[in-house]
Amino acid sequence: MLQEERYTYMAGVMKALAHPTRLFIVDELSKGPRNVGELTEMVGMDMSTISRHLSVLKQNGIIAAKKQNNQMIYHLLCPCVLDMYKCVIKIKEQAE
Amino acid sequence: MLQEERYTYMAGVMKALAHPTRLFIVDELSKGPRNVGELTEMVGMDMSTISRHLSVLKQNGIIAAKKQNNQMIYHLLCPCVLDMYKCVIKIKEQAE
DNA sequence: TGGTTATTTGGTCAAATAGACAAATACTGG
DNA sequence: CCAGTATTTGTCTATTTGACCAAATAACCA
Repeated sequence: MLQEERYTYMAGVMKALAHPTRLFIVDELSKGPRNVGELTEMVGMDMSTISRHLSVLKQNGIIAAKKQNNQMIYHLLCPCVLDMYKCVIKIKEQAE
Repeated sequence: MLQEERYTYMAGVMKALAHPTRLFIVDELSKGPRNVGELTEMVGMDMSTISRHLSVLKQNGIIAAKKQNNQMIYHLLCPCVLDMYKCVIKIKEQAE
């Protein structure tokens, strides 16, 4: 199993995306920047939970944040993530 | 958070891919069909562990298997999975 | 400075995951 | 049918994850 390190890194990025709430956040950020409060309200969970999800996405290079006054504004870094969705849809179609 | 079911399904597929060993298996199957023993040898883990990983990939519509004599031959269903890798590489570049 | 709002972090708990080994199952060939 | 090979499944253990609440931190405004 060569290039093991590479697979581990890639798995980390995939894992960061592999959660319904985080997928929603990515989808939402693809429409434009949002702050933590906005996302929290949309998801309907504790703000600390959303903050942790955002942290996971940020650590894996999927999103980034800017501080604006006392708010954190998150934005999507790499819109190509959305292309992954298309592949997943294909897989779903094939699975049926 | 509309379409919650859709996000959960997609997260399941992503999660199936979000493991170094399973990424390796997908990569290997993209080169051609393999049986469990071959994959086990390449990965260097217990065969039961590999079998479980294959099961996860199969359940999520990523791979499929055919029985040939007393062997199970696994093959990749949707090569578009490999395109995801490209996006992950982009993310990696951006994260640095 | 003190109060208010926005966000993150620490602690805890239950559930999910990944690994190993042993046992069960399925198929082949004598 | 029996032995051998290939694969899957049951069980156990250790680790990770995701959720909540409460407390800490940061930035604004009066």
